[in-house]
Amino acid sequence: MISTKGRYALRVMIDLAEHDGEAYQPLKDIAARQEISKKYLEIIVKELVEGGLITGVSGKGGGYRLCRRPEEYPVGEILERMVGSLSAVACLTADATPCPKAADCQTLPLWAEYDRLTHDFFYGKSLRDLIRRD
Amino acid sequence: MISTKGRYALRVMIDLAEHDGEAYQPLKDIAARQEISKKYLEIIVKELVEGGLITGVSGKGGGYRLCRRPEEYPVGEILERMVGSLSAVACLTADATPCPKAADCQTLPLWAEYDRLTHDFFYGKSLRDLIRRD
DNA sequence: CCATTTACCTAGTATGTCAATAGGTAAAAT
DNA sequence: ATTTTACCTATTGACATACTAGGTAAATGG
Repeated sequence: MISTKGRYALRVMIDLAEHDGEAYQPLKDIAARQEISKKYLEIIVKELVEGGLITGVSGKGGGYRLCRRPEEYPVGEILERMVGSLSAVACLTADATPCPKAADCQTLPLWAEYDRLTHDFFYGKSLRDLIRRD
Repeated sequence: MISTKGRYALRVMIDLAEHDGEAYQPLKDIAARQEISKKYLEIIVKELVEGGLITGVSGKGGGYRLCRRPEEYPVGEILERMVGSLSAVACLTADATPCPKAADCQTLPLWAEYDRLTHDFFYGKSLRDLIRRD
């Protein structure tokens, strides 16, 4: 399940994409528009900044903005950054200790195939595809 | 993420499918073959019985067995029974309270599309497809 | 009938993650 | 200098997960 953190992060990114090219967006405004607690969003945008997905600037006139064009953000990258891994099972996570039974595991191929499907789906969509067109 | 419970349940089902047509399989044997705690498996098979997926018989010579042919078990049905829902987000779960913002949610279509993909993938595979062919 | 083997039942527990809050400090502009 | 903003550290409550413990009921074989 995609956690609230992942979903909120995506909404923040969409919000920023819709204000692409404009001034820095203060978190207060984003929180108000998205109706999400600003305090909680702080945690989220922090990770987005650390992941090199957005830029933050302090002080008056500051806020956040994208550092690429919307079409250059695969949705998968955003989610992966927030939830750690899009993998359906722990044994296929990047930091997983290799399973000794992997060689004759009867379910592993299933999970692997599903993971590919998931990866292709979320990396096949960009922020641009999610923006509201008025 | 598919929980341990879901993954173990699938392995139990595969195990039973591989002994389809044979005697009832005692949980002790299944646990030994799968190298999973018998105590924990009790919880899992209980739900499988309640879900009408397998049959259990007490006493000597008892154990568990499938109550359909392997090809009649969609993997999705097994997982859904164990993890509650295959949905990626809470708002698309069957028992979710309807979201007032659903109508103009910019991410909902994405999750819905992913859910369809997931559903089709796991319901498109049966237990038969996972059995080891010697 | 009795002992054994099995399923089935109720309860508890440790651990961890999630979602969120609280209360600050640093940076930048007017 | 004051305001506005990002940024930092810590803590909390709730919940789910992954188990374990210790029984009772049912069915069979001897």
